[in-house]
Amino acid sequence: MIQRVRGTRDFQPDEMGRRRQLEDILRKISRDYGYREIQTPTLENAELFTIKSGPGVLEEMYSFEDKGGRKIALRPELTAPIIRFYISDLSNYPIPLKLYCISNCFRYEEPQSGRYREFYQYDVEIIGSDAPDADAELLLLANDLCRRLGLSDVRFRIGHVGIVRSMLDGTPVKKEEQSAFLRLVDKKRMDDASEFLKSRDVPSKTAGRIMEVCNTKGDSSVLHAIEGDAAAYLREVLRIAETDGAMNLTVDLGVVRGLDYYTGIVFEIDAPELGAEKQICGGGSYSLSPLFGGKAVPSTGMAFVVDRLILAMEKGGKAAGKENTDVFVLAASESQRESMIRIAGSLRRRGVSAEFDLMRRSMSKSLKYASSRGARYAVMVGDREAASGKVLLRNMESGVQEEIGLEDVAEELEKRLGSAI
RNA sequence: GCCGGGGUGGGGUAGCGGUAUCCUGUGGGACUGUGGAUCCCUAGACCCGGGUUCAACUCCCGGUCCCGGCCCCA
Repeated sequence: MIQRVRGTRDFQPDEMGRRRQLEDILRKISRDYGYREIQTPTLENAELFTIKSGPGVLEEMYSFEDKGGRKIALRPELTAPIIRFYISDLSNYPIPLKLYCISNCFRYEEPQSGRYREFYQYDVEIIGSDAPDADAELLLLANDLCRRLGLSDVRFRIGHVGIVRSMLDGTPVKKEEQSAFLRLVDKKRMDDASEFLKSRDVPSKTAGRIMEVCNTKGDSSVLHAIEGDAAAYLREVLRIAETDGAMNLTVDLGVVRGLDYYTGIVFEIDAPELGAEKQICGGGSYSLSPLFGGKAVPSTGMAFVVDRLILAMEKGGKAAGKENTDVFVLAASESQRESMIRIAGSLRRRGVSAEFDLMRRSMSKSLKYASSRGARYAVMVGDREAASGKVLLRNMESGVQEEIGLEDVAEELEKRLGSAI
């Protein structure tokens, strides 16, 4: 037997139905906020990702040489491809350009709970705005999304890379060393971070103040004590985001991200019930375009892991129904099969999903199958009824049956199923 | 890459150094024009490789995949 590739999944019909329902919600909310869907290739030049994240990511990507010797990678994320696309073809769109994308991504990592080698991201980007309103809108959308999905326990943690960076600017720590410090803070290695400052001859008073800020956590009031443009900007983002309802939001200035392209706010969303892989979303504002050879353009975006949203929904007890067929049509005799096919056809043309018997099975077996398919009605076409131009209509839930005109059955079912939905 | 726990029909399970139990599901039948009840029949499994042994599904080793965790998480 040939096995699945490690870390990949097959989705059975019921599961696929659930995933599609979630995607429908994602597309709906994106449209509600005025974002437009795009799609980029599964394959990209590996360079796109090594430029963004460093050569180290090659270790964690599916990459290979194609027959022309080009270095190719299966995309490990969606932001870099979107910005590449923006630079090549979308830069003349009116700004703000609001885009989203739901696609599979690939990472060569050890699979564990909520982590697969092929996974799905929902990525939202706002390109062209450097105002706090853009960052705030992402939070509004994310919060709204969690509510629509029925996720009761989600926690937003938000910071701003500029706050600590501007404090470092006044110290002997060189610009290019700042990221190394931020990486330590991001990984919560506070002792190492503190040691780092000491080793760079940062005065202990200043270093103490920096570490204090890195450990700052709480509601938006913790920002009052912090000076500078970055803190003011973050305050403004929070003010805008909270004008339309509450969100479970914590200011955590230890959320910083050590990568150079982050320019402003940075945030993460956790669903604690997911355990080790609890982060369902990460986002922030960044400047990637120049790295890829484009003009500098302010951008902010976020990416949800679709697979973890599904897990979180399931833990929250939100189950989705399976996809059923509305009507099953069967023939009681060989001579009625053509009539059966025509009835199914007229139902389908009216938008009523209908199946007919493909096995030439007995009525008993066909009804059993109809039942397993969750059909609400069965239409039975038999010689006795056909003689007077009728068919038997059976309500599969109640078992109630009635004769109904052959010509009227499709319209009647459309009416009944339409009003019941 | 590392650590721990696992792998028996499609799904869920029992079991033992002498090739396997039950439930459910599948297909057919009782049902000759009526489903989800019942009964009967049929098909269907010990992850792969090596070792120990007269004999391995069982014990040992390696691999692989799954589950969970570490590292990482763009």
